[in-house]
Amino acid sequence: MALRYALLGLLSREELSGYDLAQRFSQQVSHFWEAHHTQIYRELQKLEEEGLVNFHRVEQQDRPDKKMYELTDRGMEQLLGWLAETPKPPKKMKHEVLLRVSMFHLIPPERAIAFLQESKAYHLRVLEGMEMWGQAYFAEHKDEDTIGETLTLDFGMRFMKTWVEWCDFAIGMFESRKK
Amino acid sequence: MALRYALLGLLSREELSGYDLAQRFSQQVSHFWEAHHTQIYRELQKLEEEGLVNFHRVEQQDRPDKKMYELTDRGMEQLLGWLAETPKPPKKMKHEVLLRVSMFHLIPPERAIAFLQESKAYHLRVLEGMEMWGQAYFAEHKDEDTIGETLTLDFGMRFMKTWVEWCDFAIGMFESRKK
DNA sequence: TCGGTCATGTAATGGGTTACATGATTGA
DNA sequence: TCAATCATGTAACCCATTACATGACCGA
Repeated sequence: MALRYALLGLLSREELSGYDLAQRFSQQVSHFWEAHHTQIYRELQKLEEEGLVNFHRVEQQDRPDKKMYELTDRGMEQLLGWLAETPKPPKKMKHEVLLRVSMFHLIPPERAIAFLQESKAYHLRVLEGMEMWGQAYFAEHKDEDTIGETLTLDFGMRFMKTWVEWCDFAIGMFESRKK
Repeated sequence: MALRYALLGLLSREELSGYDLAQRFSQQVSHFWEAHHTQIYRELQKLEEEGLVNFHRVEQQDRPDKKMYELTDRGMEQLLGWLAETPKPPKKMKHEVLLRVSMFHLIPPERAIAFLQESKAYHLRVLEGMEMWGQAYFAEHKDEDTIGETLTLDFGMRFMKTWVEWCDFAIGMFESRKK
């Protein structure tokens, strides 16, 4: 059910095509949600059937035509209704890296260390990407209310830093074991 | 595919029933994975059909009978094979609280602050629960290799602390806006 | 000519949740 | 008497991923 509200939320700011929405999901929304384009197109169809969004076809030359979606009054109502609900306790994480870590007693420490170093490097790269995205985004949206983006990006960056610190801690534990 | 390896991993230490496995998922495994009992029972059936686990029925008085599952050699092989694979980049988070935060421009700041305070309190309670679980668990498993549990619990606790700190930061931002 | 961007989708499969079902024992 | 613990499962549904499909333009 959450994907539909993510879509309605993005549409509450501006008209967007399915393609645009998919772009958003691979950029600012990516810090806390993800969705494939296939899922987005299907959900948009449902939202349209339920009267929560409308679309109009825009013809373009040199490019495929597109469908621009906009929120209806009923869509806005539903979105605000959802926002007013008391949320259920958050889902537990499903983190495959941690799942592997939980089985580190089965592999030699050198392999565990190599694995953790790779994971650390990966998360550092993601952190860097977030910083760059943030600089570009906030420069471009200087005059708008970007509190949501500020806060979610900030959390994403804190998460990455926490991960990197934890990797160092874990590597340290395995290093001291090797001796 | 990951659930099956979580099950094989737990069975690599000891024989367990489906019920036992479900218990594990609501305790130590819960910091990084979750699974309903319905899913566990179904997956165990599949694993048995594929010859990765065996079970034998244990009759009990005063309690329902149970099926104890143990890893086969092929099961261990598959588990080690999976551990040796290079993992794909981790999935993005899906965090409903952050999804709501991303739409905070649609609600009044007082509501946002109340929401964040509740979330903070919730995560503090979870953190406390983790600390207590850790103390009990490590006291009980003093003589075993608990590096996996140590590291995954440590990450879980770091995550909770990061969340709490971020809540304070976010509340601060809204407080300064109210003026 | 190859990969990337723009733009839309269907179909099959896989994974996860919820509802339903049973039934004995134990402690509040 | 009511809820919790122990113990197992089926069925329906919902949500998400992967594979497949099309097709034009643009820059390296």
